[in-house]
Amino acid sequence: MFVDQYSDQLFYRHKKIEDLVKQGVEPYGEKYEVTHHSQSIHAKFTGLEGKTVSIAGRIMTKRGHGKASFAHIQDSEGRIQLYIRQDSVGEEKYDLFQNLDIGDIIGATGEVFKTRTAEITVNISSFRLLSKSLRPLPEKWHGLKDVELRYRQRYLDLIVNPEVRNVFITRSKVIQSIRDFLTKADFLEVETPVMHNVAGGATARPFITHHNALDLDLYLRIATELHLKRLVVGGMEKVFELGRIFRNEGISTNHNPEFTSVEIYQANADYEDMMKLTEELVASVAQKVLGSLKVDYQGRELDFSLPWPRKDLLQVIQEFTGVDFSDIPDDSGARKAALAQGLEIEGNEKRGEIILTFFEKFCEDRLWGPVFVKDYPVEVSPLAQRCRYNPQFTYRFETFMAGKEVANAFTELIDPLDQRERFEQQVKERVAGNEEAHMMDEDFLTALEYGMPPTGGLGIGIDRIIMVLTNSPSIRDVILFPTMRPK
RNA sequence: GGGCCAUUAGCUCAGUUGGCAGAGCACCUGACUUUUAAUCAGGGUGUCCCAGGUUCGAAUCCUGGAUGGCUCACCA
Repeated sequence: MFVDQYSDQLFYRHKKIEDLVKQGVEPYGEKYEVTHHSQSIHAKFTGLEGKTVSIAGRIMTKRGHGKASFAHIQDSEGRIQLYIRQDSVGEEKYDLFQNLDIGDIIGATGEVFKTRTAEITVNISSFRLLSKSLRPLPEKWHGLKDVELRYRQRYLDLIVNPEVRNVFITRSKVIQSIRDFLTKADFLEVETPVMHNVAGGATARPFITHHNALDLDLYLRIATELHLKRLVVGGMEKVFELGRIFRNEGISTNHNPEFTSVEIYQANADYEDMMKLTEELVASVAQKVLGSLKVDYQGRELDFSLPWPRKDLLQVIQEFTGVDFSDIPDDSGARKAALAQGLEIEGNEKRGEIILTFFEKFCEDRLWGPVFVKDYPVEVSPLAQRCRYNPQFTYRFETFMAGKEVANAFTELIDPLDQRERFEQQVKERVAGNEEAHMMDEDFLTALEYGMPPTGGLGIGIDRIIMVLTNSPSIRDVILFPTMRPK
């Protein structure tokens, strides 16, 4: 038998299963015909009082009083109290009930009533064990706090920490709400490949996998951008894709190797239209899901009321650092400015790269927002159209909330000749050792060469938006199973 | 990858100057027919994260390692 290697609690529960089987009780039974759930019984008590209901759930608390007992069971809606008396179920069934453990799943039928302490309760006339639990649940009062266990055994977190369930319910509603908004605005939801021959559309290191039959290395996508643009070339004027993307990078409170994005493309639009779309989409989602345009994030208010401010990137940098890059026209001047601010310099950085570094180091995490920061250097925006007022910058914006980048959008670069030059520049950087630089994508260039209409494109980091909307400090709090090193 | 911190019973946590391993919940035995952190009587169930070292003696001190958290770096 098992005995020795089990702790006492595991031992007793395994022994209970043997005893149950001896008594002819199935420890893992058939489905129970459920007529009600816990919260609906609470909500509709007036109509249900004295009526018979059938419910099923996990035993969370148990209080025996000799020949009568109380227990709470938990189902998908919450908890409800059960009351069971020996004289209403019989001695044999009552003994069985007394031997049940916290964590066991049961189905029960009985009349709804209110105890003398006014708790809505089901007075059980019959019940059946549906699933025997072999391991003790975390403690009822403090719940499960160990974050490692919470992430590795999320099911336990969900069972004992009710607020966790609410975060993921909100997550589901946010995603549903985004989908509804876009669908109602006549965007077509599409699915493009997750496995790519060329990993493009973002500056990031990809995961590599292998297809055996083709004997071919493939990349997990780092963005959905380049395939969605091919669809715009193909005449799909308004498309979006909501899905998982993968980046082989560090893990932090704002980064998980796999995360969810929505990318949206609209022909005959530009990045100004994408700004409007972003703010309207997020405000609409907040209003629908939370019922408010104002949310508390980590003790500070975020207000999604329209319109959100638009600020030039250079203007933001000047505000935070006093450095005005419009007065610094060349690479060497930019490097001097970087040195003056204490940044480390290799000596071959371009002006645009230094501008972005200034922004990321000195500004980004101080932008409470929501705010649009617009017009990024061409060197760090290889897929965005150049500004007409200055070809060193592009029609690109990023959206910030609580110091986090939550969206990135451009007036898309549709000129295949310029796009080829940008890719070539990226390939040079790749050769020089920048693993995040773009690869050449001839197939995408071919598509552009057929002609792509002027298009606005937008990508939103769903997980980060959900962090803000659920007041979660870590991205792991909004991803059910965050990436963990195996134990 | 660097720095700081954490790891003790199923869970939440104490553990003093280096001197027999502790509490609450959970669990086991018994009592109790409207309780609700039920109550009452009794019971401690352990690879103190792992491996070395110092010491008469290590949960405690030292070295190395593992996992996690925060943070910096990296990373749009």
